[in-house]
Order: sequence, then structure tokens, then C-alpha cells
Amino acid sequence: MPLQFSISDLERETGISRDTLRIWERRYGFPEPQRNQRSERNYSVEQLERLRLIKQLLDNGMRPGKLARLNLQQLHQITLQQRRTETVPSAVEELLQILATGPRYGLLARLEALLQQQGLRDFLIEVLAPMNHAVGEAWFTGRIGVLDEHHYAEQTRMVLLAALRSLPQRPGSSRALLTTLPGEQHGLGLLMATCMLALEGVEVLLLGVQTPLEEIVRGAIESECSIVGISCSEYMNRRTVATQLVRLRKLLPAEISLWAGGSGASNLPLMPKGITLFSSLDQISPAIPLDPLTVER
Amino acid sequence: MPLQFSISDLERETGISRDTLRIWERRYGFPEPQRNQRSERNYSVEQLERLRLIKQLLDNGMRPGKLARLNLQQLHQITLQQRRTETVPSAVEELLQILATGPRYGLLARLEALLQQQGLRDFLIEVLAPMNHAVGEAWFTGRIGVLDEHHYAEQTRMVLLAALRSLPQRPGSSRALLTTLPGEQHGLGLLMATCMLALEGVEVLLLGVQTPLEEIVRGAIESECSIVGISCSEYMNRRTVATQLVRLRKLLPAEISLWAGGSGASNLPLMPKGITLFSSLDQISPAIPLDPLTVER
DNA sequence: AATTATTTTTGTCTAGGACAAAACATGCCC
DNA sequence: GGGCATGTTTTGTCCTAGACAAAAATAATT
Repeated sequence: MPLQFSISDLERETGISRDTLRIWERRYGFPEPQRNQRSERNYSVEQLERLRLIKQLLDNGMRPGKLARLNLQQLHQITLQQRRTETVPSAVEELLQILATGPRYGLLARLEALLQQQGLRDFLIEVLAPMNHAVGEAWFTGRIGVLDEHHYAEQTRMVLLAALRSLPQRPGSSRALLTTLPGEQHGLGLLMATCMLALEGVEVLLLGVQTPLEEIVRGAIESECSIVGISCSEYMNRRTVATQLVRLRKLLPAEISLWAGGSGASNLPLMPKGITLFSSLDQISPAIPLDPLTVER
Repeated sequence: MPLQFSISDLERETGISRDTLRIWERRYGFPEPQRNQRSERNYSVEQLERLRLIKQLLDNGMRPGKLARLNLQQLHQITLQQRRTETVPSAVEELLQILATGPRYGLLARLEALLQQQGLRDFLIEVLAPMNHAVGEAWFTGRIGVLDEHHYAEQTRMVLLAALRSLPQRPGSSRALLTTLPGEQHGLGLLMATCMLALEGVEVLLLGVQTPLEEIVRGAIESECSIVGISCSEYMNRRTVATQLVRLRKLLPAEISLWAGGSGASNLPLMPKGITLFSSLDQISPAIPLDPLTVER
């Protein structure tokens, strides 16, 4: 029984309005869905996927008339071409520019546009991750102030939380508890990790910063989480991090995995055992235990 | 020139779909908008206001057939009646219950339902404000753990940020910079204050917690804010708060108002001059300098 | 090469009609 | 009076097909 989507499903999932979907069908012959007994449109997963790609390219300035005639493969090809010539490295510079000089209220809009353009996954990996480094750097060299750093963090938080809410929650997959160690103030990496996990359908129990170790353990057990994730910023002392992670590992039941990520979790002085370290966001997806429901992606 | 809204404006602002708006008009004769030259619907502010109320009551289980015939006054009356018999004091107890025992994932849904029911303003004043106290209390007496406190804060943050984004941004009114003093970790009160100000049409530059005083000043001047707002939780040392506020007042240009709120800002040891103190959220709205555009509310 | 005019493309709006799912009302039995 | 099966009304979403202005692309001009 192949999955089928109604026209409102598609509107929600792709961000293309019902009216537009219908008129594309009339004009370009795509997407041409099947009909149910009530002659309502039923779209397939392929059509959804194709429309997602089209929407991305649309936001990048291409025209629907051209795109509607292309198949999945061709769309992918164009996406790649675009990406090579496009934005990504310059996006960081542009954001820094806004932060350093620009109108303060422009940041949110720009972040949202980038999210739309890249999709959440790439936005996290290719925009936010380098941007976080760049912001730290820019502060260090005095190009921007603490104020701007805070502003960046706050606006990013807003964009990510919104994105998080709009992700479909599939219950039944694995569950993770995410927080930072006591002493760690920075919650942005945490939020980014949450997004990565949520993208893979993991139910995330997000706890904010600085949860005492004992409470982490209690929460993980009570909420039946199979993963505990810890985010460590580069500003943390490596030694402290390592010590605390080892202690946490001892406190946690063996069947719960302990994951640690962020710049503060790489190059740890003593490599603790039974702890999975992530040095970049894109290592997260492959590490997630396979869920029987997850077929593709 | 009275403000006019298109049907998609109304869909966005009220959350009632285009189709539904049209069919209500057909069936109940309301809302019956004016038409422009192109015979497109143009709704008035009154109709928008009325529909907002209707949507609230709808979410509370009333039927549209009845509500559509009522005028603004009658709708207000019903809303009040509802509220009197409803929830409010029990809501806090119920939330605590969920927090202490309930399924962890139920909290977000309940918070969202309450927000819908009460509207943002009342949700802040009559649910979250007492709830914050209650949570602190419950932690103190050991009824809930740090874990649950964090969980509550995080979910509330999520709900509020979503609400914040959906508020219409009217540029042109006054601007405020909001943050906490160095040493203050709690950002929830900050977010609540932001919502109150945003509700009144103030443009808020939200900076998160712990901004150094010099940076606050720089930000306020650069972004041309007329108000600087500081949120102080009850966990802060009063003396420290007072000292820092006085210092900040000296650093700030005289034409920028300095506001401080939250439990940590009441009963300050020495009452500093030139600083407006708020002991509760509902004092915020009246304090906002009148904006020529703001006619009603 | 830069403006300006013309043509094409595109999305949003319109009108009524249809129909199933949800909410409500009624009757019945325990 | 409370629980349950029934019929009735209410309600939201979907349908078709046409219209038109705003935006984008192309052609024509300075």
C-alpha cells in the first residue's frame, strides 16, 4: 500500500498552495495525481519529493514552467549545480556583514530565507555550523561585540524552534534526551543537534542547558530514552568535559547510549569508552539506530 | 482610509481557511466583506476582530453556526463567561501534575491548548506567571526535580517563541531592547516580557541572557531603542541587581527609559531613581508610550 | 549599454456544487 | 437517569473552470 497524500498534505509539506498545485497540473501536466473514489487528488511520494526539490529551486529564482517538465534526476542535477556556484560560503560572510553593520532586524529574515533555500538539513550543516565558528572568531578579533553574538544566537534559536515545530512527529521511533553539562551555557549547538535528530524522526526531549548529571539519568530512564545527547561548546574546558562524561556514563544504565558532540567534545584528552563522540553534525544521521518504519531517506 | 484585509490576510491572521471564510459568508451571511474593483473580498478590522474572537470560542468547542450571528459585544460576553467557569486557577495545578507524573510529551500540547483558549495576553498573566512561581515552589519542596523545571522552561519557550512569530509586526511604533543582567540565567521571564511588549506593537530586540552593561548601552543606541528592559528572576541577589541597574542607568543616555521587571526587581533595597520597576506583567501595557497609530485595545 | 514597451508567465482570486466526517438530537433499553 | 444505536443537521474540505493583475522575460528603442 503506497503512501498517498491529499492536496492539503502537499500544501503543508511543500509550502506550495493548493491553488498553485491545481493550476500547475492544468498548465504543465505536473503533478498529475491519482484520484480516489470521490475524485480527490492523491499524490505519491515521488511527486512529493519532486515538488520539494522544485520548491527549493523556485526559491532560488528558477521558473516553474521549466522545472515542472524535469524528472527527479534532472532536478537533483540542477540542485547540485546551483549549490556549487551558490551562496554557501558567501552566506556566512553575508550574515556576518549584517551582524556587524547591517540593520539589526534584517538578520531573522535572512536566516529564514536561507533555511527555505537550503532545507533544514543543509541549513544546519552548511550555514549554521560554519557560521557559529565564524561568529566566535569575529568576536575574538573584535569585529563584532557580545551584543551581536547574543542577537545572532537569539534569532537563530527562533528560526530553529519554528523549524522544529513544523517537522512531523512520528511517534514510535527511538527517543533521545538532549542537554548540556553543568557549566555549559551555550544552547545553540544543542538546538542544532535536536533538529538533526528530529529530522531523522527521533523523538527529542529537549532540556536546555546545565542539567545536573543525576537528573539527566532520571529523565532518561523515566522517559524511556535510548539515547542521551550532550552538546559541548568550544568554550568548555576539555578536562572537565571528559571527567563529567565518564561520570555520566557510569551513572547511566548500559542500554542507554551516551552521545557527545560539538567542538568541545572533539580531541578530548582521554578518550572515554562507551561514549560516542561526534565532531560534526553530519555524523549524527548515520548513527541513529534503524527504525522499522523508516524506509527511505 | 480604513485598513482592509484580503482573504489570505484573514486566513493568516485568524487561522480560518479561505474556503471556510467563503462558505461562512454563503451560509451565515458573515463575514460579508466589501469588494474591490476586481470583486475581491476586502475585510474590515472589525470583521477581523470578530473572527478572532469566534476562532477562540470555536477552539473551546462552540459551533460556528451560532457564533456567526453574534455581534462583538455578545462574543465578548460569552468569552468572559467561558473564562469564569474555566480552568485558570486549576490550569496551574494541572500543569504541575503533568510535570510531576504525567507523560513528558503531554506538556507542550497542554500549554498550546491553554494559549489558544486564553489568548496570549491572559495566558501570560494568568497561566504562566503563577505557573512560574508554582514550579519554583514545587522544586523547593521536592515535588519536582531540576529536570522537570528545565523541561517546563524549554516547552514554554517553544510555545512563546511560536506565538511571538505569529504576532503581526507593526513597524513604526517604539522599540525596546530586552535582556538580563550578567549573572542572571533565567530567560523565561524575559521571553514573557517580550511577548507583552510585542502584543502592544512594540518592536523588540531580544538579546537573551547575560549581556554586559556596556553592550546593552551600545545596542540600545545603535538600534535606536527608546526602552531598555531588564528581567530579574527571584534567584538573583537583590543587592547585585540594584547596583547593576544603577550603573546601567548612569551609562544609558537620559532619553532612553530603563525598565526592570520580574520578582527579582521588586522590593529592591535601595530604590534607584530614573528606573521604572514592574512587579507584574499587567503593568507593562499601560506604561508603553502612546503611539499615534495605536487607536484601540 | 541602459531605458522603455510589449509579451508571456505565474499565482491568487472568483463562483457554486458535492460529499463525508463530526456533532447533535432522538428514541430505546437497562 | 445513564448508556447505546439510530437518524438528522452542521460543517469543512475538495472539486471545476474562468478571470486578471503583478512579475519576469523578451523585444524594441534611445
